[in-house]
Amino acid sequence: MQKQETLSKNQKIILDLIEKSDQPLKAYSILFDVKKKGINAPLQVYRALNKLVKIGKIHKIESRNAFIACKNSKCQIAKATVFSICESCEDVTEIHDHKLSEHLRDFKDNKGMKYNKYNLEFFGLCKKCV
Amino acid sequence: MQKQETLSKNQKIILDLIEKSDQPLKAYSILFDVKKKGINAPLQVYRALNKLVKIGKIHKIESRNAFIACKNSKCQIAKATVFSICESCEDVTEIHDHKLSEHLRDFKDNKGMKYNKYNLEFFGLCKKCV
DNA sequence: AACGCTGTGTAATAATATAACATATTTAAG
DNA sequence: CTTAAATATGTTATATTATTACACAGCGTT
Repeated sequence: MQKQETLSKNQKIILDLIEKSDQPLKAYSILFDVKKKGINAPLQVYRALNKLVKIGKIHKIESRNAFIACKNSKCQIAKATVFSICESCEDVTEIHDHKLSEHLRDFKDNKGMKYNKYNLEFFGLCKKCV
Repeated sequence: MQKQETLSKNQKIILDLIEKSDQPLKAYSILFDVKKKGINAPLQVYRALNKLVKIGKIHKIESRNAFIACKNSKCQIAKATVFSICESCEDVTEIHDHKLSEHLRDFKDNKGMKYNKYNLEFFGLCKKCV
């Protein structure tokens, strides 16, 4: 509840837009939409996106190169994300499953790696598309 | 042990290259390397990559836009992949963890989605980079 | 006032990926 | 054994995604 206030102008504009969409937005579609607000160049969009990802306000759907707002207030830092993706309609939903999170958080491999982050994407068909 | 034989010329060339590398390769670096073998255009590379992904011979590391050979002979279809990625040296390792796989395979969300595929990427620092 | 940090604006360009078209090769069916 | 369907090839052009490089502005600290 403190970082929210310190967002810059461009960051606010872009976060607003993403939060209004319940589906992931692509960087250049964001750029198109915010041109009327005076944001003219890809880099302005990417800079804001990178910051918003870093502070956990949005997540990147890696397999789709798209960005979605984080609805979970606890999710201050983008370190543990799980999504379901419908391969037909491309609907994306963020998943918060306690048991699954526990398992992923506690996962240890045999390489001695220290994990600070993970991203999991499930693919399939949603109810409408089955 | 049957699909191996039916790979086309370009597919074989590109699979060979990827299998010789223990780390993920990017499409345009592959293109550069196979130019001496008569593959001249990005599309020729992407077509082969897509096919190899589809039959499970290679996997795409989504967060890196790179492709790595699948070392697991059982992994005939690219439907369940787990990787660890070092954020410092970019070393990537495919993980096969029975308990984890079980959990992911059995995961059910409350949206009634039918999953046929997932991709999980863990990020952190490998032993060398800690 | 000088510094470090974060952000802005702009132009250029790099890196990743696909569309569209013409043709060839392989496979399976009649 | 030939026709049709499916898969693969080669090429050109272009779309999409993302970063480099440079100049400067605002703000809080020391």
